[in-house]
Amino acid sequence: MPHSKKSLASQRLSARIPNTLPAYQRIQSLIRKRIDSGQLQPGNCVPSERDLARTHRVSLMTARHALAFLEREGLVERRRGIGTFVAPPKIHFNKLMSYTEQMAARSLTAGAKVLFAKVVNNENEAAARLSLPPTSNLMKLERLRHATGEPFALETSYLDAAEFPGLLDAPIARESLFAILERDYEVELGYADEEVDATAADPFIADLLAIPRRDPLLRIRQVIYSTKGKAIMYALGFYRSDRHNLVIRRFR
Amino acid sequence: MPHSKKSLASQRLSARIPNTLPAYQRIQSLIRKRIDSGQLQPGNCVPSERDLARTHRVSLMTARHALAFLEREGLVERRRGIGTFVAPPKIHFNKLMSYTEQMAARSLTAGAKVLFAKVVNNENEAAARLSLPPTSNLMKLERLRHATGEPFALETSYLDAAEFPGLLDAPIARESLFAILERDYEVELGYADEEVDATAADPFIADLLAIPRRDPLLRIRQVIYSTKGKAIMYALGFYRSDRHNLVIRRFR
DNA sequence: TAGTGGTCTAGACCACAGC
DNA sequence: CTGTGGTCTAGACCACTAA
Repeated sequence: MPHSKKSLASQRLSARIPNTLPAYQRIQSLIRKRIDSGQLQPGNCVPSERDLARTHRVSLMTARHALAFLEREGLVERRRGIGTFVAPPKIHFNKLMSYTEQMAARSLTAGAKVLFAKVVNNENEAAARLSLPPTSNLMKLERLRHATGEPFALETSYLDAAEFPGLLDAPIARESLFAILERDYEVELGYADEEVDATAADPFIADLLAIPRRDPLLRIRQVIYSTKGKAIMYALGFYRSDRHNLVIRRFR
Repeated sequence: MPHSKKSLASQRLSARIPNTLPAYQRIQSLIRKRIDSGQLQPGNCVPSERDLARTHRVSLMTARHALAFLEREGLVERRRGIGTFVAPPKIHFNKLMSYTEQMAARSLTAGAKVLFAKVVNNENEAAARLSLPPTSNLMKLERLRHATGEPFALETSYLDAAEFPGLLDAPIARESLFAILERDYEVELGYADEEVDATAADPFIADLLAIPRRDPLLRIRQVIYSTKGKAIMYALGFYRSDRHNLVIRRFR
């Protein structure tokens, strides 16, 4: 083969200066933008593999790769013999979100009253959940969540004190803990494993949440991991059952 | 190009008689078998793209396709510059399983006592969850789940009576409803959307589950869809909180 | 029949990891 | 350096759908 791929590749590279991104990712982001901007509505058809290959000057396989990834993300649906279409509403199932973010997603603003914020070293269960020695120094942060003046939930969070110096001085009452971790500590949150069960309100929690004793509560224990699989935070939450329900999607 | 791909393809086809499966799927299933049989342990390395291409007489892209799919399923991990490895334990998060299957996964056998099994036409909420008209004929199946002699949960399931004739005559007390649907009615179960909250046991349920009134219960409403997105079944379950906890994984 | 997505080839160059 | 996965080419044939 005379004029090798190399010449073609370097030709394209020299033509596009600020672009080290793979071609299929560029194509994806263009389509994503058209969807986000509303230019492409759910149900509308996305350019076919062959169209994309032609207009972006790439091979079929590359255009195909771009669409395959978008389909995997649930952004588009592909139908053999018909075409590729923008997928419907795009509801976020099984998304890891902070309480603040979840409220925001429902157009509510969540406040938080800090009940406790100190370093402790005698919480061995929390330490174990974080894969730390039993008497490790842990940041313990207890917050009462409320919205529209009503108390909604009690959340207690634990983090390795050695990993997040100064965290207790951050504006934890106002801002999302997730946002602080991601912005100020450059943590890449990856996923969380959660255990959910039901429990009855003990007198202490009942008082805080302004509900009768023994009322049912949703209890969620959550270990949050970084993208690299390191345990970042353990959170134990009690949620008023009349104000919360968990929505999840399971796959076969 | 003289000897077209066609000749190559038909050559391979004639050599392998019982095989209409795409090459990349054959490669996948071979690797899967080696993992399932324990021949490949977690951490072991899987043959490289180039190895697979050579031994299976396919191109690199095809071998690559096979590995990419296995990675997406979480069966293997790929590390650039190093190789492809069998992924660790393989815990099933967010997997849609019947109660029977969940118990089996914990090496327990679940029994079920059928409390009610008839066609009804006045359950408009259930009909709505199944996207059917309010007074549709629905199969209603109420079962008390138990294990080791103890009652564990109360589950009520609804299905479109028109879609599953004869279902009420199946061995619903012994066998998994999922198994019956998949085997006898050739339904391809796809996913389920679930709403989880906590509630207090009313006198009726408390009696059935042999727990004090007002004890907390986990309540799960579940709409199960086929792979094509059609609502197949609506299930409402109450689970003793001292015997159940839900495990889920969320991603950022 | 024309157009779509699904599979596949026989290579190529790149970035990266380990020796 | 070699070997790995990641990206990419310039086509091909197939199965499917709709006009």
